Amino acid sequence: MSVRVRFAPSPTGNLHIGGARTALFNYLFARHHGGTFVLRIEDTDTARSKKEYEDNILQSLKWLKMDWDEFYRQSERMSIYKEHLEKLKRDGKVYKCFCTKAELEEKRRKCDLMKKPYKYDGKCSRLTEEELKQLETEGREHVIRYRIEPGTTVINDLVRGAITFDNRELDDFVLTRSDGVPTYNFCVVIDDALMDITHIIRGEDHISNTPRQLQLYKALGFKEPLFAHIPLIIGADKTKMSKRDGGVAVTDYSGGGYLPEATINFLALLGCSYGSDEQVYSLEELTEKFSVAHINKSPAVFDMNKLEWLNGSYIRQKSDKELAELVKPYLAAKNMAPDEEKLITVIKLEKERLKKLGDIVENAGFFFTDNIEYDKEAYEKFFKNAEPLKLLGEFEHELRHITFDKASLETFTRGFVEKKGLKLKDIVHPVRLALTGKLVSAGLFEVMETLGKNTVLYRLNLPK
RNA sequence: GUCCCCUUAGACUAUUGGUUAGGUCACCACCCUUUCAAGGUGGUAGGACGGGUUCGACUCCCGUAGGGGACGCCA
Repeated sequence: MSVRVRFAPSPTGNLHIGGARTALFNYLFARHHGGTFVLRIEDTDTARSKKEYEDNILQSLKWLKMDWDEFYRQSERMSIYKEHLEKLKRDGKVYKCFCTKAELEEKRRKCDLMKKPYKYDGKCSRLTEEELKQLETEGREHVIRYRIEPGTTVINDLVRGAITFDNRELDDFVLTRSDGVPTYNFCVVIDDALMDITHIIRGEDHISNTPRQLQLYKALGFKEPLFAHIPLIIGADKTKMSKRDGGVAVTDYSGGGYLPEATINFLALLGCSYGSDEQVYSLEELTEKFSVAHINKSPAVFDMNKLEWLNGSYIRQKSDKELAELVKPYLAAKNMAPDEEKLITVIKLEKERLKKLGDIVENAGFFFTDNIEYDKEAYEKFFKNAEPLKLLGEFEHELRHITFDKASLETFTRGFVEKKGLKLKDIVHPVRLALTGKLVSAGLFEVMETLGKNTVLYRLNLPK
């Protein structure tokens, strides 16, 4: 049978970067084996699920260029779950639980006080027939719970090997809520089985759910899939990724000037290796080299440094034209709309200096506005002194007669400082400051050429 | 607290009982150089700890410590 995997996010928030990685591993596994990648929206939590989040998830996956073959929504499959619930009822595997939320809360609180682990005590599983009838005729709200079988449950995990649970650790979990809507643990099993999912690749935060689900597979007579629980991504503080770590949603990265290629490449490197020392891989290469055997067991720290390095590396690989398009929105946000030709010229100069697309504004904004903001310290140093100011004036004066291409400009400037008995840097720094407002930029003569004579002369006069 | 999982440098990883423990990011130095980048060269830095098993352990086993995850009418 061919490989079928799924990514099953719940639309209760934007697509998390860790979720994207889970999706990626599933995607790579499916494509590697020529199998099927199913996207299933797990929206059974009607209170928290929102369409906008589903949209965000879909949009994020598309941005990362992960395409799916089949699409489902659990909210559209209610009758299927109901059917299987009936079977469990007939087989006496489930029971009605009339405990109220307040009661359960109280039980939990007591356990907490006694420092004992909370587990549903199974009170309603021991209801006499009379008590049950009584509660039913009263029309009391109830949930359906699954009656855990005694014994042990073993997960044969592709990443971790055998994981054994004593079923006494498990409690009778809820299959359907009081409003009749089935819960996660119930729906996943039915869907994964009915959708013929062969391999379940998901975060290790699901390990503790797995023994419950395994019981359901058995109770419903389904064939068990293979499991691969992948390590989580953690933040620099070694706990769950949080906003402090610089972005938790995929859209934080797409909007933050990261390229999808870099993001994918980076995520693929977390907790997995690809059989060589190479670090830069395209989606195609990842697909070819991916193997669950190469997935690590320990959580991986999200290292922003490496992401930025990769992003810069992918930016440098882009054609000038592509990059120009990518960078436009960031300029537009600052009301900069340069013409194509100039943009391309600037891109050529700035390309290898960009870590994120948005850096274009900080690095090269001066090309597109005469509104120069001088670096404060540098301003004090160069423009509050008579010496450099005088030099700047003389330089500007002689510059009027020079052809504005970088070679001529360099020849001229070198001659200029030589004549004065100065070093090249003595003129370069104040001129750069006058033209760009900063102490760092692309090569000065290229900057001058790109800015053009009028602008250069104009800006050289400003500090006076 | 209980259960489950994990442990090679600051970070990501290679190593599947015999290696001078390899690569990448970050960091440092040097080269290039008008600055910054990019690029090049070199460098600092690692098997958590304690016991076994073995001729030989990073690698296998046990314990300790540390870390992570789960403990919902969330997924």
